[in-house]
Amino acid sequence: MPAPRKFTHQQLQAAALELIDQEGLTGLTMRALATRLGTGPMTIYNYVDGREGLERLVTSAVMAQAHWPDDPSGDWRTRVKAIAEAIWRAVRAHPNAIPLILTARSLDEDALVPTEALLQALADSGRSGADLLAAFRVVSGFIAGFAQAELTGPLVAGRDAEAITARMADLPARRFPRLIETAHAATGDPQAEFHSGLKILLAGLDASAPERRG
Amino acid sequence: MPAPRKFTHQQLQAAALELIDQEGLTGLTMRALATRLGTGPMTIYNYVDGREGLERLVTSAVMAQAHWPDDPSGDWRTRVKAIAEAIWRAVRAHPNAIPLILTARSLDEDALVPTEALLQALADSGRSGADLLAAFRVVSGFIAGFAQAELTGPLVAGRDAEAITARMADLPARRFPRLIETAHAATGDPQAEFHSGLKILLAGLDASAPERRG
DNA sequence: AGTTAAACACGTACCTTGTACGTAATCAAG
DNA sequence: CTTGATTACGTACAAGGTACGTGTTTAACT
Repeated sequence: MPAPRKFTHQQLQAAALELIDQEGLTGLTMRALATRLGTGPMTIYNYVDGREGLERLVTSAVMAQAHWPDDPSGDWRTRVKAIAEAIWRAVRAHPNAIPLILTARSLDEDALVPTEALLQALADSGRSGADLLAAFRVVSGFIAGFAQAELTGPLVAGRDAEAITARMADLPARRFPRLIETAHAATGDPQAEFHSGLKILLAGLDASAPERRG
Repeated sequence: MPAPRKFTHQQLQAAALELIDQEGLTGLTMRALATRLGTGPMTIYNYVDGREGLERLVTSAVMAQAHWPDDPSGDWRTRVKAIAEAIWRAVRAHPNAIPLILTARSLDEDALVPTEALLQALADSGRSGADLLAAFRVVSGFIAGFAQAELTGPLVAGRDAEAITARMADLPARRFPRLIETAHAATGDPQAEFHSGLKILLAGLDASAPERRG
């Protein structure tokens, strides 16, 4: 009894991501997306539960692009690192979508695969229950927060870096010496910064792992 | 030659935060804010550079509420912990504003005070340059990401917790065992979770501190 | 083959929001 | 009192989300 669907979810996801990549988050509009798909605005509502649903769809699309060499028998540290890097890579491939990923909760199975893998790897460090949850929040919060801070924090590396660093130089040097000093260090590549951060994090996970204590 | 200003920035900030706290982020509207202040919509534009400027103002208001016992002579670990907790408390006092805080960059001096303090404390661990930046990003990213994940991540403690946990139980248990298992651990108080996370982080900062190596 | 019911496509129209523009009101200095 | 600059704010427009209604497609049934 159904009529054939004109589009697939993947088509919507691809079109939405293209819009976001090209025109920024404000470019993602029901109307714009519909136009890009060659249909009317209301058609989108047959595939998605309003604007919020669309945002969840985009989040899923990004998270689903996280791929890593899966080796369940390897060391948990190596695996946590691999998964974290994979998520970070996926997120960073669509910087304009980051606010969405931080904000829109997706319970899509695709989006939960990396989450489950991260939990599993952390569990292999001997954690469970509340300890496991804390460790998970540290890693996932770090990834999301790091990716976003790199774009809109006070210490920036990307585009606009000069403008912002210049405005930081206008701050009273007596009150903000470290900020002014560190602003110049933010010119390196984000990949290296992420690795340094992840290293600190893994050191902490290792030092406080139950596996280690017993 | 000027005409007297009808409002102060603090009045705007207070009114905006009340709106956000009471009606959520979508409740923050130029019109709603103006009405609350008893004036016309366009008056706001005399105090703020459009919608973006308003968001920056809110971000500053929240960050400026971070207070902690300042003891420059104390151990850097203790100080990092105190500052991180203070920021987290300030952020958590207005959960609806968190997406804004993550997204809107503020170069306001008020908003940069906690940042400078955190940088200073981390610098006292012997770090500088890129190392210092990495450490800073880890901590600040963790705070922001943690606060947000607690609200919109797949593992949730607050309101809607039952509904979401229930939907997680519908996931295929074979593919998402850890997720389902951990969903029940997310019922504890966020304060404790944050402490656990921060502990892991500090262990990592300590283990990889240059101060420690020489 | 014709009928039917359910699902889908999508045009129209309304409400809300951000904000450009224009005008009136307010004050300090001359 | 006039002047000049600044602020207050009403009006109006453009853009976006989406409720509603209508037409269309398809598979099953008669």
